[in-house]
Amino acid sequence: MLSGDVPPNQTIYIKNLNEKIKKEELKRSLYGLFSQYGRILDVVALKTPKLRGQAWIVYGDVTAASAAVRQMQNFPFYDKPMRIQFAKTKSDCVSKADGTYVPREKKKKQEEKAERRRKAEEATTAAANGASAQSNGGIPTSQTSRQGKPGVQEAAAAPNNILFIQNLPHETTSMMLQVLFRQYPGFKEVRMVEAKPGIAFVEFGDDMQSSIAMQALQGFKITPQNPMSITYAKK
DNA sequence: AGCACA
Repeated sequence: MLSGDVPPNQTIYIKNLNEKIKKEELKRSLYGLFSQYGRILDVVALKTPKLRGQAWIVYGDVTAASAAVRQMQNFPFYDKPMRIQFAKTKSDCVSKADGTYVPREKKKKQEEKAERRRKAEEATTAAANGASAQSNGGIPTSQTSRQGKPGVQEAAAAPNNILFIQNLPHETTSMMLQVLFRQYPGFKEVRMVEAKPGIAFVEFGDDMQSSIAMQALQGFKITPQNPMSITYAKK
């Protein structure tokens, strides 16, 4: 098997990420860049010593994940080539969706021990304080946004200096798009097709520059009903 | 190099 000997999975595992990038920015950028290959259910990135420089992107299906693994392999992201494989295990958010999720019990022994100790501590503290049970922060932070991609499932494209924009309101003019895209380095021009409202092509100097703009403007809403869908144009 | 979900 090519991608690191791991069988296909709807989640991809990325390593060799630039560790200087802050977690939130990293997740946003990954989301922007990778959502072109399909619906993303979740992006996971941790900055713990063991896990920094890595991320998981959970797709709605393996087809999207496979396209992402192939097309974005070694793509320079924050100046470092991404190494992409399929994830080794199923993501929690997938198990939760298909009902097979079991709260993680069987972890590595140390963690388990640490957790047990922590729980015990919690209990004693609570008892000492006579405090009522406090739920441990069930903060639903999963960025489960989706992106209405119109039309049929297209073959995902490889990086290209030209971007393909879809789902624009029909009133969109090239001037409007120019205002949005020219703030990113390498911007060359916007092209619209009179006969085909709702789409546009935006050209940059190179793949890197187009990717940065894509990542930044992915899902941008000109109207609330029109999150932009940005992909690389087909060669 | 490193495969998690706080």
